[in-house]
Amino acid sequence: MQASSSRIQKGQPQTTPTLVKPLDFTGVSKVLAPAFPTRLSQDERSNITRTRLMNATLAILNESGYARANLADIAKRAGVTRGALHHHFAGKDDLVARSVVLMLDQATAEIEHLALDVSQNRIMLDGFVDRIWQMFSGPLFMVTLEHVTEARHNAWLKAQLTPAVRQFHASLDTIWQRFFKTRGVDAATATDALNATLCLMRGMGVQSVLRDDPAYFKALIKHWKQHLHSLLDGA
Amino acid sequence: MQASSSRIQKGQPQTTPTLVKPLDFTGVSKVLAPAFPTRLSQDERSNITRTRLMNATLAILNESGYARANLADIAKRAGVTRGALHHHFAGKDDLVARSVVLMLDQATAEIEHLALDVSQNRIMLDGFVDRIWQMFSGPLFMVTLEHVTEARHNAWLKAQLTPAVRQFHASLDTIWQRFFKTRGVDAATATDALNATLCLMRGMGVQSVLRDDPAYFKALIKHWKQHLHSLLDGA
DNA sequence: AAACACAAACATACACGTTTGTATGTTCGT
DNA sequence: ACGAACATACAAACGTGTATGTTTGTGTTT
Repeated sequence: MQASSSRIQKGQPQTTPTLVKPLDFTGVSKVLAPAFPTRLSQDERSNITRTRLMNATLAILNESGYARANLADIAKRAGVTRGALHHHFAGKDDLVARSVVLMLDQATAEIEHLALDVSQNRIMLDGFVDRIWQMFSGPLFMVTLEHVTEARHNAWLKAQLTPAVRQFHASLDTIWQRFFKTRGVDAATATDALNATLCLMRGMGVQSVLRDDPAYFKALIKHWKQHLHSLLDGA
Repeated sequence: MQASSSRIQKGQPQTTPTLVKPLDFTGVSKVLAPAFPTRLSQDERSNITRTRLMNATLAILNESGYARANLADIAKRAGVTRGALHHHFAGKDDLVARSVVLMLDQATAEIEHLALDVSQNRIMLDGFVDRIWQMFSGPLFMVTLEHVTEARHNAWLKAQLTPAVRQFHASLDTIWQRFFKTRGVDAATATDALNATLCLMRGMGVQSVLRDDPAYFKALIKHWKQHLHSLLDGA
């Protein structure tokens, strides 16, 4: 159940540790919490340390980007030493890959949780679009942006992340279909609409780096919603 | 007419040298051309060297990304030494900024050249969209992508590039309006459509890094054209 | 027009900071 | 007592900037 060897191999990713608490790398420094009074098992200690390191990695990835993110800062933010970091992760690539995969998996889980609200008509298409834009205008997107640009020149990282991204998209597609299927729109058209929506959001996310203008993006979203509704009605 | 001091200051960008030939950083190595038999003036030598360096910078920026692009490789690709590089450019940031600005300015010039074809009805909206996607799926976009991610953490670079990007967009907007104005669509709606188009293309460009699927993107473009035409007709 | 001085253009060499990986030592759970 | 978890220390590589040296064009003087 636990890694048998202490020597971490880059090519053989460890099993993802069970999460202690949901990711929140947007918050402030989050330095080392006071030592637990209770005794912790080795597995517990490992999981906590790994989670801390990955959260710190995501936070610094968001703040400083891939190139500027160095192991010393990550370890300090996580409240551990570089020795501990290197004990759990083979190196920078391994750490980043596992962290981003974790983030994407959590996002996928959140999307799938949203499916409940959709099936109970607690959230409509507009609200869903808003939620997607919320994701694509926040840290999650910025981290993936950092990763994508790095992946252009890092085949290993690219290979590690591709499945997680695909799964995230698949999860979105599943929910998306519900909005259109009930209106009699065929699945292919719905998928096209989703893909266009995601590309639009991505593009807006990229532009938001250079153009800090929430009203501008709000207007774009509004127009896009109209287009989506025309698709729903005109079919 | 020429920089008076040999000491290059980062904050005081030099005057852009007159171009010797249009940029083409997509080609192969392009190592040093044989020495000219004729004697060259100092200005000519400077302009040639600067252009070579900037082309090499763009090529390597595209191939290796900002972080991996080092001055040694750039100088080697340009066929000069790091000493020459540092004589003309203050440092990496200065070199990158001037190179990308040059690229964007050239793209702007090309767009404005397209305006002629538009005014003579030699190119229609569909063709224009194709041309934009061509730009956003090629090296030009990848270089800007590298720059944008870097700009998130590099205020100076961000400040240097913003005007050029704005000018590029303004140039696109000018042409774009012609397609819609003649159909009686108001300028605001047309601009919104352009912005959405550009965001979509940007998002597709980003996705193309992880998903190599030309047919997929072709289909997206096709659907988008339909939407644009519905805007033209339904107004 | 030839000789000169001067500055720009270009090349070479060094020195510094940064970051990563490894190797070794210590604590803690089992 | 044994190994995992964690900490400390070291070494090597890499890239940038700077300092210094050499060549080449240019404007000036005679």
